[in-house]
Amino acid sequence: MNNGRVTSLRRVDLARATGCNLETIRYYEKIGIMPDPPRSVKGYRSYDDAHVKRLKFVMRSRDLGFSLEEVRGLLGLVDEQSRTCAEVQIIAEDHLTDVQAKIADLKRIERVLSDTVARCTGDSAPECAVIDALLDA
Amino acid sequence: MNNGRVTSLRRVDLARATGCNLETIRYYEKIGIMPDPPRSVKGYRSYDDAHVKRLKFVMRSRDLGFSLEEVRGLLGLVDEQSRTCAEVQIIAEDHLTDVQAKIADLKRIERVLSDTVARCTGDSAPECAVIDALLDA
DNA sequence: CTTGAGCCTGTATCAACTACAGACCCTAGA
DNA sequence: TCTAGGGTCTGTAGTTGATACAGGCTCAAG
Repeated sequence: MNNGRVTSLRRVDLARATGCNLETIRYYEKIGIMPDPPRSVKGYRSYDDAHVKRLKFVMRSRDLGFSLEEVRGLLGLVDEQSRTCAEVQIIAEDHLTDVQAKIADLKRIERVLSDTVARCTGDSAPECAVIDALLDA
Repeated sequence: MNNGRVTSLRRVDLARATGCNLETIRYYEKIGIMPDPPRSVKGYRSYDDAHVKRLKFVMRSRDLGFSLEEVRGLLGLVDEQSRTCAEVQIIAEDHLTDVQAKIADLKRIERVLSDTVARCTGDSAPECAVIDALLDA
């Protein structure tokens, strides 16, 4: 047995194993987020478990809203222990601050929107509280 | 007196009157959000108060997170009373739902991030709770 | 008359993908 | 052996919402 290890995955297999879009894999390779994989004689990309693991890492980071540049930074530690926990912590804290600012922004928007929509009559008249608010704010 | 009405504004004047970026005005014209303004003999764009009002409307809508396509829909009412309050209400409510979904998403992200960062040692070791979380989630 | 600010156009750039065209290849089944 | 269908490769274009720049023209104040 091989403990489920796989030695050669096609691009579509990597996509299925990770849930990543097929084309995105090629894109990540182009911008250096994923390494250039070995190729078959005919030029076909050949992936293994390490690629699966790395791509999942990237996708989880993206899911948490890290930018690709931030992901690049995070991968530094994974790749070569070249970054310390302190450095990673700074990246994550900066990102956390961004996320909190976005939440505050959206909450403000939500308040304004729901207050305004609440004043809508909802009828077929051309007067509308939303439009008025946007015109006169 | 003219009650502060202005008959001819240059592009830079419209930008200053609204806070909009100079180039964005041309962009909005290109995509049909702003009308093609009258031109001087030499081809210079000439704006008036109606343009200021419309651009402010657009900017407030964008500030509330409406997409340009949604703004286009909202402008329908302003332009010709062609839309009813009920239609506008639907656009606004759909958008509100989007905003609420984004808030929920970001709150989830915030929770994960802050929990993870809290487990950081912050020292110069290459072990890191953030990286571990991203690798093993 | 010069200087500086503004105008015009078209095009390029950004993030982060996604999609397509056109050509090639590989494998399973009839 | 042939064929169908699914997969591969490359390069390039499109998406959203702007923003920036190049190269040339114009205008008004001093």
